[in-house]
Amino acid sequence: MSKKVVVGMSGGVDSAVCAYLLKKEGYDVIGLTLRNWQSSDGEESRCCEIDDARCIADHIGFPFYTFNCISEFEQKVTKPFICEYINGNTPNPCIECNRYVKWERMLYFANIRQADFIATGHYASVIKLDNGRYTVKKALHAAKDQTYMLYKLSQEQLSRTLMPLGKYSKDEVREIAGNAGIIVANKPDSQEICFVPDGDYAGFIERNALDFNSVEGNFVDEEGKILGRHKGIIHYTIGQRKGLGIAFGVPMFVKEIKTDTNEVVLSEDKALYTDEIFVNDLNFLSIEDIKPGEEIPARVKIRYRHDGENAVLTRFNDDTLRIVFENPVRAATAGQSAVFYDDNECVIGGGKIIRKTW
RNA sequence: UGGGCUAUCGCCAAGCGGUAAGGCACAGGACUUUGACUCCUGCAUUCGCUGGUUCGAAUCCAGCUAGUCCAG
Repeated sequence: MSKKVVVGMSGGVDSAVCAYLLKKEGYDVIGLTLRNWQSSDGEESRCCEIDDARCIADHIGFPFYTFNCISEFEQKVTKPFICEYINGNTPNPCIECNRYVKWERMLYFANIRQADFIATGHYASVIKLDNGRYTVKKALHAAKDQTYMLYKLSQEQLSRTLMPLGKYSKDEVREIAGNAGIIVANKPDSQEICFVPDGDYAGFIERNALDFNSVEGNFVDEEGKILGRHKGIIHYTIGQRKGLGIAFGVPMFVKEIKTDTNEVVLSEDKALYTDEIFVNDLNFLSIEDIKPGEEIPARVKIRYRHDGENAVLTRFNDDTLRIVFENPVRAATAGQSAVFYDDNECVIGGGKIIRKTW
């Protein structure tokens, strides 16, 4: 009897081809779209375009279901997202969503349907290592690699996950979709935060955060001299240049966000570099842990779009790692994740950046 | 109130008689399953105002206005 797999369908081309490939391989495919978010005016998240997903399922020929996760999404993604910004940090909502909503709910559904696996259209590969652990390996075509967003997944989750697209390029995926007559073959890639379709995340926070009002404050330089007024801390992130509205003759960037004084520190680009960061909220994939005294070499990405920088990881305390980079990295940002890779481009683990110095 | 200096895009700033550089800011686009960064494009028919000289002025002259410094 063929293996049963629940495929997460976003309505986009990637998950459609994922389902198509698995079906062709002989899997017993069930399509599932999670309904994650709905605004007050009824608009839904672009992570869950149900009509497109259903059409694809009909076209390829497998049963299709939807699952309401609006409450989970709000608890695990939207609310923390808002809190992080209010605290002066810059979150990665997709990472939280993957572990606590997508994988959590898809496996829940898979168990109900007695499916063996779940599958997604991420550009990455799930690998089982000789040490018995599961990890994700960078996609063959690095340009689309999505392992950064997947480091938080648990061993249990990964052990039951299929990602057939790790070996394909985006062009190949579109070609497969086109040849298979899938209607969304030429649909644009998704982008920006799925629950903020207009890209105005600050506006989203102001509309959705209860008892919160943006408080204006001062832009200051590194010595504390007042340079101008800012619109409220949530509008800024480390390394940001645009939207400051102040002209100095040279480009200025956000260097630091001070929640205690409600100040935003501005500096020139060269002041943005650091060769040391600390991370917590850790999750390990290819290894079980980093013990005190151990020094783990790794390539570390400090944001989704980052080539990565060579570094050494050491245990700093019970829940914190210290990362020292070979070359300084630009604009390490609290709230963003640092993801560690080994020489085989497999994810060692990752954590959230909390600060640059101790 | 005398004397000097300065007035060019939102900010800074080239220009010195030949038909308005550049930087910053801003806007739009590209890139992007996070926020950023980056890249591309756009951005003064006009040079405080009014006259004058000249084939031709932001550039020279006069007056006015505003700011600024020194003297009181």
